[in-house]
Parts: sequence; C-alpha cells; structure tokens
Amino acid sequence: MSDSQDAPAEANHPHSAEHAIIEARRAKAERIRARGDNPFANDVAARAAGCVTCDIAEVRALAASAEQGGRYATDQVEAVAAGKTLHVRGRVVALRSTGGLSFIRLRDRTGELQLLLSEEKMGAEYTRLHDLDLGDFLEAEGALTASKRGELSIEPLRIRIITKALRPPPEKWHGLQDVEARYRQRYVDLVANPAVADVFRARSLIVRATRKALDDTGFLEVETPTMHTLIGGAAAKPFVTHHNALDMQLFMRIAPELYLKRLVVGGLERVYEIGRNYRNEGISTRHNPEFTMLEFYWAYATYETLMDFTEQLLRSIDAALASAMPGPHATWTKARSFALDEPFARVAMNDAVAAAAGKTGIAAWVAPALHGGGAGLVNLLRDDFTGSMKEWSKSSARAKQIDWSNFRKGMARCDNDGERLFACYEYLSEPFLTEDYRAADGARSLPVFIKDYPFETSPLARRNDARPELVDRFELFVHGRELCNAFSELNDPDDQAARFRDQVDKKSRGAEETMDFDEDYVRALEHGMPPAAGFGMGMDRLCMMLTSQASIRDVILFPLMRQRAE
RNA sequence: GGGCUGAUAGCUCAGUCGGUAGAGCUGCGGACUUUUAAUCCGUAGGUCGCGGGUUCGAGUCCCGCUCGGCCCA
Repeated sequence: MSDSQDAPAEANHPHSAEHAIIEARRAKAERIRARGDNPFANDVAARAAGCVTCDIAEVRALAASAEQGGRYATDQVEAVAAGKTLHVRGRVVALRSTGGLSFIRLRDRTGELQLLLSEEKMGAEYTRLHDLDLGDFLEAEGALTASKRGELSIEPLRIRIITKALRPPPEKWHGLQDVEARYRQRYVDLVANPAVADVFRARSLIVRATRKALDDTGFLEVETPTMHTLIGGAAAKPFVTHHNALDMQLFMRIAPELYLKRLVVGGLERVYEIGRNYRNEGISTRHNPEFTMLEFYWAYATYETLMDFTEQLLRSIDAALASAMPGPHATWTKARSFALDEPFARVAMNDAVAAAAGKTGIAAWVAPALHGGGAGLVNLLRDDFTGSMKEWSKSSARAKQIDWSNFRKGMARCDNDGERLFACYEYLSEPFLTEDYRAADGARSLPVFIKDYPFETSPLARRNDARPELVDRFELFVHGRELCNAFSELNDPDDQAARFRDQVDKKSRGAEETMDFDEDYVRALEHGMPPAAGFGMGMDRLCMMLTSQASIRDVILFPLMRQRAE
C-alpha cells in the first residue's frame, strides 16, 4: 500500500509545458466556437450536393486503376474520378505547410490518405487551418487528384475540424516508446504505434478463425459461469469475492472445465467456450491475472484425435491470418523461431526424460535411462540424489545448465514416482525442448506434444487402458512455451470421487493449489458422460506466438498494472 | 519474493571527473504553392520520479521509497 501524498497533477501545474500546450489547443477550440462551429461536432454528413462519403480504403479502391508502382498520375486519377466530390473523415496524423499549399495525412480505420489544400482553390476556407492541430479529427470534401510526387490526394474545397484534440500526440517519428505509458494509456499507443494496432487486429482474426474451425467441426459455443462456488478445473489460486444478497463466498473461475463436461453429460457432445479466466498468481511476460482461454470437449474423440486436430487448427488459424493481413504476417513469420508447417513431434514423457537424461552425459544415468526410460532414472534419483548432485552437475555443458537446486527441492517435495517423473521432465527436458526438437531445416524448433503424463499429476484425466499409472494426456509446447493442455476425460464417477478425495487430502496437508470436492460434478458423471477428450489453449499465448510478441502484455489491450499515485 | 536495470521538457533522447540543465520533435511568432520525419529564421518550455544523506556545491555519489522493464522463483 502506498501512503504517498497526492502529487500535483502535472497537467494542471500552471507553469508546465504540457499545460501551455493544452491551453493553446483550448484557445483554438474557442476560436472555432466563436466562428459558429462546434469543436466537438456531431453533424458530420456530407454537405455539398452529390458529395459521397467514403472510407479511405474506398477512395483508394476508386483510384486503383490509376496506380502504378505506388504512384498515381494526376491526369489518370482525375479521369477515373471525374465529376465526383468525395467526403472523408479521420484523424490528422501529419501536417505540413509550404505557405499557400498545405498537406495533411488523414487516417481512418481503413487507411491513410493525403489532403492537398490550396489557398488559391479554397479561398477563405483555407484560414481554418490556423485552428488545426495534429491529432484533431477533420472532415474534407473535394475532388480526387494526385500530387506532383504521385501521391493520391483529395483537394478539398471545404474542410471542418470535427473534434479538437486537447492533448498533443507523441513524437511523430519514434512514437510512444515508454513501455509503462504504452500499457497505461493504450489509446495513445494505438494511435502512435500502428504496429500495435495490427497486433490487436490479428488477435480479433485469431479468435474468429478459432471459432470458425470449431463451428465447422460441429461444435456448439456456450457460456458457463465465471463465478464459482467451488475451486475446480485446474491447479491454481483463485480470486475470492462475495455476493451480498446471497451472503455467499464466490471464486472467480480458474477454468470452465467442470461446467463444460456437465454439458457433455447433457448431450451437447461437442462444446466450446472462449472466455476469461482468473488466477491469483504472479505477473510475468507469460502471465496476466486475467487471461483468455479456449476449452472444448469432444465426445467419442480421444487425445490422439486431438493431437491431429490441434496441428490442423493452428495451421488454419495461421493461414487465416496470412490471408487477411499479408504484410504484418510476413513480418511476424520472419521473426518466428519455430516451424508450423511440418508434423509436430510427439514424445511420451517417459521417453522425453530418458532422452534428456542421455544428453546430459552423466555416466550413472545412462544405463537406467536406457533400460528403464524416465522411470529408470526416477528409481535411481529416489535413492541417490543429494550425494551425487555436485559431481553430476559438472558432467557436461548440458548438465551445467540444469537448475539443480530447484530440481533437488522439487524432487524432495514429491510423494510418489509419478510426481518424480514429472519433476524430472520439468528440470531435465522442458528447458531444452527447443534445442532437442528441431524442424527439418535445422534452423527452427519443432512444436512438440509431450504425452502420457503420470496419473498423479492429472486429477481429471482418464487413465491409459494398458498402463494405468499413466493418463491419456498431452501438452503442446511451441518453442519451449506451453500452449495447450488436453486429455481423454475421466468419466468413471467412482474414480473421479477418489481423485477429488485425494485433492482434499493434499489440501489438508498444506498444498495450496488443489481442487475442491465437487459433488454435483460426480453426480453428473453418475448420469453418464460419453467417452470424450477435452482441450485447453491460452488464446493470449497463441496471439503472442503468431504475432511474435515477447510479452503477454503486448497482446492484452489493458494489462493489469500496479496503481499509481497521480 | 530475489538478482540485474531504468525514471531528465508534452514526446524521443544526450548530460564526461560532482562545478551555470541540453538537442530534436511538438508548441508559439514569421517566410515559403507540390510536401512525404518538408525546409529556413526567431521564441517559449524543467519539482532532473519521491524523501533523506554526504559535500562549499548533487541530474551525477550514498541510503530508503514509488512506479516500470528483463531474468529467476
């Protein structure tokens, strides 16, 4: 908590430069009023008879046939638009004057267009420029033309400032660089840094393409509660809230899983939800307290079905992005260090651990890992870890990169061999996924499905029929980052009840991230849930991956920030 | 929570060994009828994040705090 006193708001400080700039703009707004215009106008329909209101993209489309190599010939432009008067509106993002001739770059949602203003043509209208600032919204009516340099332009006979911007935009060349200001004042970021707006256009397309892929596969989109009475569906700490009228404690959901599976019981055999989840945990470049997740449940499918579907889904989303935003997509793909276009690796956790153990070059590990796989290594480490750790940690370059101290602590906390195998995976395999699994070109990493998890680590997944110590589960890692988690669903109500009891036991022994016993969910399973497979994917992480953004805050419009005394 | 790192004009950034706080953009005034970060002349704009300390003297050195960033947990 901050007990700092309220600092004087800088903009109100009568001597600050910011204050002077705002006052200068306010004075212009007053001049506009004095002239009889509204500096915050609402009546923005075209005025001149026969004048057509156009988006900027429509203006460009009209002149498309006159374009050659990005340049427009004046006579051709004037020929295609002969006799037309166009009405455009947008924000003024650049403003230059050479005296009797001025150039304005106008931006709307569809693009940018130059206005070429001539004092000779406009007469008294031209003086309205004196009240214009960068950032203002302007409307203009005039004929289409091209400048001497071949830039498509409208040559207005009439202009009007329709919204006065009282604050100045950031520096025109560098934009807004201050990361904190970019997140706190996203409205400025979006105007000043067009590449940022592209990322959020991409986000919308990604979500739309995801919906389309699922809708086309016969899924039903549903909405389930985000306020829960029990903690369930994932291992995470919830936000706690309270309903006054019912005097009831509620948890903001950490996952929609248990509700979606109730719907599968109810006969909605393919359901999905794309929605916000809340986890009361730390903030990092990969974690925001609220985040968007896709979950779907698919009756009569198995986790094997889902691996195929996942590959196809990711490729189709990326293709949709490429076709809708070819320019930005090319830039993002260039920055990608992973391959989406060849089959993803599929590796059982036991094998992944054994392979990673082999790569450490630790002599004592070779035989157990070779003959017993990851489980063989677990047998060795359970009995002899601390004594040999020092010597092992120096065995090879790979061994030196392992986080031995946390590995040791993690192993010590484990209650059983399943958890130990998972710990081995976490410290020996996962940090090296990008170097161990490479695309055919060798230059990019290959996405990898790590599958067949120990059942102890997965309280909602179905046991493997042949090997009951495992569950039919996978996680997908793209360039070392967890993107998806999926499994064949546990539908045996008695087994599910036993696993809930185990979670409750763990909680009573002090574990923090456990699920509550959900009696209603067990009752639902008692009514019968068909065999099904379920899937979860972080949409924010998917956006990061496809648009090559390093931080989750770059794909969330308003990431959570600490409060700041203003 | 830990390590590293940052905060100087509205914006983007300099600021050397501790010695008068700088530039560009923006703003304001002026010139200019084909600009593309226009150009040129003039001018204004500062609680150097906040609070202590050392010193004749602190943007600069030391301590604490606030708010970020990166890495780790």
